[in-house]
Amino acid sequence: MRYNFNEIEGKWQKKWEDAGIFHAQDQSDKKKFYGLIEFPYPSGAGMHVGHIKAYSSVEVVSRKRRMQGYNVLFPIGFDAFGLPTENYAIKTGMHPRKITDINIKKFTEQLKRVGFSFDWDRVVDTTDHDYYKWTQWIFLKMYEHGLVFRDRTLVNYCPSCKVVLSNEDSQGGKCDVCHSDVIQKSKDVWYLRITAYADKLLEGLADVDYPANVKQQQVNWIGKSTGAFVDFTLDGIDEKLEIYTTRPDTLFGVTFMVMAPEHPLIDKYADRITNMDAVEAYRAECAKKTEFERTQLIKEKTGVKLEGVCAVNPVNGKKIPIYLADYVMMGYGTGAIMAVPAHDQRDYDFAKEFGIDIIEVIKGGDIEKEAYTGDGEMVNSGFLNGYTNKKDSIERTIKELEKMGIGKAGVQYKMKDWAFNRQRYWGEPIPIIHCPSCGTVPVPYEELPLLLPDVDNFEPGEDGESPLAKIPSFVNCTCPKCGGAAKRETDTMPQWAGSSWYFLRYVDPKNTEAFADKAKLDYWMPVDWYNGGMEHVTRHVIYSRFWHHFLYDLGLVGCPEPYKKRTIQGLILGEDGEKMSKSRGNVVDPLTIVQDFGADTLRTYIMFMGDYAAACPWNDSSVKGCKRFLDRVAGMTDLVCDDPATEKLESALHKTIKKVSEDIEETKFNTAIAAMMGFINEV
RNA sequence: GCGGGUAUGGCGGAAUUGGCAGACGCGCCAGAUUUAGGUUCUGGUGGGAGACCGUGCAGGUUCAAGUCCUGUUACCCGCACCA
Repeated sequence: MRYNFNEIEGKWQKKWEDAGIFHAQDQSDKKKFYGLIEFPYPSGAGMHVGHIKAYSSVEVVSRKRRMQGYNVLFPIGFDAFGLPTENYAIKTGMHPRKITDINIKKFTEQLKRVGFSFDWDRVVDTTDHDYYKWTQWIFLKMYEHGLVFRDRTLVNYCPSCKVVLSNEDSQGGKCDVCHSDVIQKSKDVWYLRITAYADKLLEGLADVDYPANVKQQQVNWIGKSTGAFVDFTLDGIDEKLEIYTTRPDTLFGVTFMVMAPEHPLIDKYADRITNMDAVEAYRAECAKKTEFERTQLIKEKTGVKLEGVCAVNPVNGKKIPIYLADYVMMGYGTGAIMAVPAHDQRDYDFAKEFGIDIIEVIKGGDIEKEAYTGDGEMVNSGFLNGYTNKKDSIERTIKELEKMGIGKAGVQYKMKDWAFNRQRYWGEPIPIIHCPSCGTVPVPYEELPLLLPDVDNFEPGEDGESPLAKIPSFVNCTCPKCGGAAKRETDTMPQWAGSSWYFLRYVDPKNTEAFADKAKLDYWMPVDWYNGGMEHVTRHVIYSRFWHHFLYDLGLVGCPEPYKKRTIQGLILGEDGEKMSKSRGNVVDPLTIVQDFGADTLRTYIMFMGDYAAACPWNDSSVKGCKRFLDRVAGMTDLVCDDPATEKLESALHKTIKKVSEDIEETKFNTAIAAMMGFINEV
């Protein structure tokens, strides 16, 4: 029997809405369940089949929990600030506010048509000033606690989007938004000190249920290493050259030093360096390279020797040359290294290229051929001679360095502080005032929200200034501290700001006194189940964990980790097995499937197509199989209701219930559906 | 280079702790219904005429291996001159 899905789905969706059965109760004796999906960016293109897959897992679990008697919070909202809307505004002249409203309306209709059981009373919109008031408020709290700072450094910059990017936004040397090559540019940047939370972010992973590869990827991204800082001296000058190393035990094998081309000590001693022309030429050459080009030249070592200055190895007094080379980065460690060619392959390659001595200090390899990084007996190493255990020799070295007052144990992270300002219009204004006499002054809390002003032209300035800089009424203000004339910060926050705490606002979305009521937070948090994409593991998930840990330290939330369990959905590929994209023409529109087969068929098929976490190609003709299954179920309602079940059937039924119940908890939706199909076949 | 993962019919994919490989679905074949096509229903469907052979490849452990061990190849994802 074919059922009229339009009629049935429409009827029940209306009943659900009228009865408000998906509204979470803030006061309840029931056990709570907080299910969360990554709220969508409301793009003009509308929903993608990927959205359906991403939401369906927690949708299924939420419906199961409701049937199990839980008080369920399964909210939805819109992460609506960001570049695509702004670029569309530039192209069309339409205001981003208007575009956003239209797109949110479209998404809302589509989400409802697919039948998700969201609590539509708690919708948040990150671009709503009642919402971003609290984004700004948390930012100011971070400022108050020393987690916001301004620095002029080399940063990732997208020449096409004309914005500064964070490290997370420029993975692989490509802009996250437009995929252009990222360049390095010296700019004044507001940073969030996320590295101050690196250890907490690492330790917190022990207490959460994330897939192993997700945890591993975060561990790698944070990239903690332990080692030592050591002061070398410049020969004949009262100046220290500090380095970071993970192998202080190889100190006696140091035969040269390398500084990053941007190292500040070079300018400081420019008058002593006799080949400054060559040095400047090399620095100019490096500055031209993009991140991409630098990684392509991975094997070729280039550099220039500093003439006129040299360093002294503090443990044996030997004079050693200093080189400038771009294989050392200013952004990691101290921007300078001690080079041990015998036991580090990069230093080895450089030494071979430049004809520098190679001194073996650990036996066991063949340094004629390559660097030896394994363990072995220490030789040529003064107080370390005879040591055979790496850990012991490192400990001993650090002890000696401390005794001499020239070094100490230290840690480093690959993760960098979060470059937080964007030279764009459609974002949260950064609530900071620049006062000529007081310096940077935070906007007082009571003046929040600092509203985003209207402008006519959303185009960023050629000089890399935000469109807000063109509005005198916004820029010019008085300093809250001294009352003198001052200027507002005109940059806005990055896309990731609003999404770093949205799950807290769902708990209490209309609160005007706080971002959320503490008692409600204590009831609902942490999120019990958060599903999303792999692409957010080293972006949104890291960022939001950081914000949440910070709020926990302030006593504003009751648990350090926001997400108890995280699951990942795999990509839905096009029918050709390639990633869906407009240019390939292999995109499937979910609303077309809803129209032709019904929302239930769409949802069933997406959950049935394969391993939930794996990438899987779409197949149009397979959709029919799920439609047949639902038709058959619809056709047998009389049978199931009226006939007394045989013993055999009853047994099959209970096996199916057990299988489905268990599979849902393990995101094995495909086998859960297969079990139900099998059961129907037996009836 | 580092880290993570994958490899099973024509296709998507199933197979707790090792225990009848290929559940379920698509596709395909045959039949029924239909004026016909489509829909729907029923049966069949890894390969081979067969004994048998079959989970990327080569070994190994075991009464028993898709599953465990050693080696190897291909592909995918993430990071990457991180000191």
